[in-house]
Amino acid sequence: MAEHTHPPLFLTNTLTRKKEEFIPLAPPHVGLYVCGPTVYSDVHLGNVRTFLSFDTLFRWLTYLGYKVRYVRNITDVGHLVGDVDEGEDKIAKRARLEQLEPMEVVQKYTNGFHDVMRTFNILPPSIEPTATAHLIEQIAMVERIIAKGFAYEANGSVYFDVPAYAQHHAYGELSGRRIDELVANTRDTEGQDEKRSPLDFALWKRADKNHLMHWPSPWGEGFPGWHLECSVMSTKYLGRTFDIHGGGMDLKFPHHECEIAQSVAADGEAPVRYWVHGNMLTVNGRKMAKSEGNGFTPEELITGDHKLLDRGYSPMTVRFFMLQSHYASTLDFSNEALQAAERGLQKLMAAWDTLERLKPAPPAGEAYDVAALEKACVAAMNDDINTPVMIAALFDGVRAINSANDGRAAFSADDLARLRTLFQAMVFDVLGLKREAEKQGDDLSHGLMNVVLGLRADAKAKKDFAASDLIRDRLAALGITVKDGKEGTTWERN
RNA sequence: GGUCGCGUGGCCGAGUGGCUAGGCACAGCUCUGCAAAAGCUGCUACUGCGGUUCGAAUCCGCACGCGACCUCCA
Repeated sequence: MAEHTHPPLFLTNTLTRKKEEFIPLAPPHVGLYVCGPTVYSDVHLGNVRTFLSFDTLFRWLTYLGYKVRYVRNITDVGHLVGDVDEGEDKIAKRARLEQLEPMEVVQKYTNGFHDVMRTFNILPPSIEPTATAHLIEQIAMVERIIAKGFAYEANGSVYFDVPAYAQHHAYGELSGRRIDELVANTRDTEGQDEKRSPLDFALWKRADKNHLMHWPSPWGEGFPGWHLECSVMSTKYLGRTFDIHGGGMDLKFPHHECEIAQSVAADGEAPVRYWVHGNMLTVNGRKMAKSEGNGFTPEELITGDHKLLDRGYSPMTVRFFMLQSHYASTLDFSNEALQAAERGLQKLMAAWDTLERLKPAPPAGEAYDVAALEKACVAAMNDDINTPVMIAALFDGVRAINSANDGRAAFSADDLARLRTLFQAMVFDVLGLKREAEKQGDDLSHGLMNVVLGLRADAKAKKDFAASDLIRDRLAALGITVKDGKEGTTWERN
């Protein structure tokens, strides 16, 4: 845990497509930026996966002892709709539909987003800046880019001059694109006439009369281009060059490519040292996306009220399900997989309960190697945040715990303490899992259960199994499972 | 069409030159008055065809299948 003593962390850097040792610019500080949501509608499960992936990275960096400044923005400006430049602002469109003020829409879905993050135990970032609060900085950045000769104004809009930039810098290095190929593949869309090249992208857009969200600028009333805010807010809070920038795969091009170009054009420095991209959640092999209509909201997932869902799944089941795959792989959603995750999580949590009540005993035979388990967990996480492998290691510990509970093995007091610390750290702090229901109950229910189970124990002692089974069945009907163990009877709420 | 990636047992999903991941499901056994839980055992896979190698799921080539991005998208 202490810095300098942990083995190195490796992350897959999209820039090089290799696993690289992560070396922060200014340890023990680490700057992490993640592209946040656009708040014009409910987040769907795919969004949750990305934010969960970077939540795990954030938690792991913190575990390693780094002081992380985690910045995740809220896009509340609203960008163009469809593939036509003269489209309607997304947020404005939504506002008209719902008869709401644009900022009311923003507030509503921002609140909803925060609720969802809390539901899945995704930690809040250190700073959550909004695009609308950084218009001055965005305008200033556009001016710097113009001054450097990499942007031009046309009819109240400002465009980034990609060909001019590409003469001096590597445009497309992140996503592996080549300028000539990009040109060949450009679609003919309307509203391109203001651009000198079809590759050019908007830094600032003139607002037409229907556009609700607009601000004054040196080029007239308008709004910022959709790549700009991330460049501005990441470098404002983390520095012109910072450690890690994360986001979903689908943002690699053009969004992240444009971010690099803007920062280099404006300030002459590559903004990001490690680009990390999370992969998509799929349904029947296809990307879950708003535009596909194959996504569902977290609420639907929990209630099970959706045609894709057999039934509801708890937030922690979903979290565990997602953590059982690597962040850089696609993960296919299915009811079967969710149900498997549910059982697995149950087993893991039950083992934690057992671990808490386990008493030390002189180990008969070979002692379980807690140090090796700890090493395996750390190694897995340091290997590009390999949560599935870490979880596999944890289940090795689960078996040891259950064996000890059955009296087949034992832990020394030291090992027991160490194992508890390890499970606490990995299960709760790093994986971010948590108790979903009060399994143990309060003092009153504890007392009541002691009375009831005491009566049942008496019945059993008299071999009055009809009575003891009746008690067990009645409790089961209340959702309480009774388990007769070697050390007496335990119970838990389902 | 271009760029990138993927194809692993009944399901999900790691691994990525030799050392059977793990979870779920299934079967048998142990424990138990019975159950539940747990433990043990079994099920041993890598799309196809070539090639490199002492040895390939892992590297190379080809084929087939699938996906992502190229347009707002996490």
